[in-house]
Amino acid sequence: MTKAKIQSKSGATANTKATCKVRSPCPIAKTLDLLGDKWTLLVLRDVLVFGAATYSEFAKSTERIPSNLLSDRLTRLVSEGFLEKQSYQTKPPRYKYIATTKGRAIRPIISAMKKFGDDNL
Amino acid sequence: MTKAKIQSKSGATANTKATCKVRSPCPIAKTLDLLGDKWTLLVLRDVLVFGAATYSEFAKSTERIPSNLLSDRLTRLVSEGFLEKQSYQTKPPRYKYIATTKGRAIRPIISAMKKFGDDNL
DNA sequence: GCCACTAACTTGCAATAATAAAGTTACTAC
DNA sequence: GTAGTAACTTTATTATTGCAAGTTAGTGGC
Repeated sequence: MTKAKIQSKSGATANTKATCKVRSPCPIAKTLDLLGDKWTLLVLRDVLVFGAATYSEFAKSTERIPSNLLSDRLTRLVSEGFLEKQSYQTKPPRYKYIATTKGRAIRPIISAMKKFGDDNL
Repeated sequence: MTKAKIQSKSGATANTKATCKVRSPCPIAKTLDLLGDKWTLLVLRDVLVFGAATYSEFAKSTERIPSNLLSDRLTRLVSEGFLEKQSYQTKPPRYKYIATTKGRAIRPIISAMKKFGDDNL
């Protein structure tokens, strides 16, 4: 060991917003509390539309999400039940993220956004 | 005039993000560039679902948007063609914001979010 | 005329989140 | 043992948000 810096695995970085705050009982507001930012839905798009599964596949996506935000959004999507993290290989440790039933349920939102964008932007 | 502080009408506050930046040609990403934050779609929801029209009606909404953000989002939605600002009375100056055709086009997105929220949250 | 009140905003500032760039860990292949 | 890749972290800087208070323009009461 050249550096001796074991350090806790759970060290969260700057981007760990309080996902527990509920603004209102409105289903639209509750949905926005989970997905209402610039990156979360793009990660879900990569999974559901483009078939991305690994960290590096998300990172290669055209919008170039910063690596710490990708890490944060993946962690969040897993903890909220949209994605599941699976280890598919241990000997280099490799992971893939797959959509859960709840994750696939946002597909209509993405479709609606795609149609809006195609028609109006 | 008790204070003599005319000051320019165009003084933009802190919240004036660069709405011109285009991350990618993807219609979903372009839609998120416009609507991808916690408040913009709620303002549009207030217009399209709850029939809100005036500044104070938006401000009274259950999620309690800060007034500077409401001001910023209304300005932005008007400048991007989602809403139109109409003066309906001059003698107290009063305004109402109404959805344009483009504004009404985001209705399917809101409906999809409502359904997702009702089914999953 | 003066005071209270409402609508529609602005301004200032601390707190929070986003961005960019560099660093880390755990391997494989040459 | 040097280079390279995947999957992350860390640090430092910049931008956005949230809150409180202030402003402008006008109405109604006394």
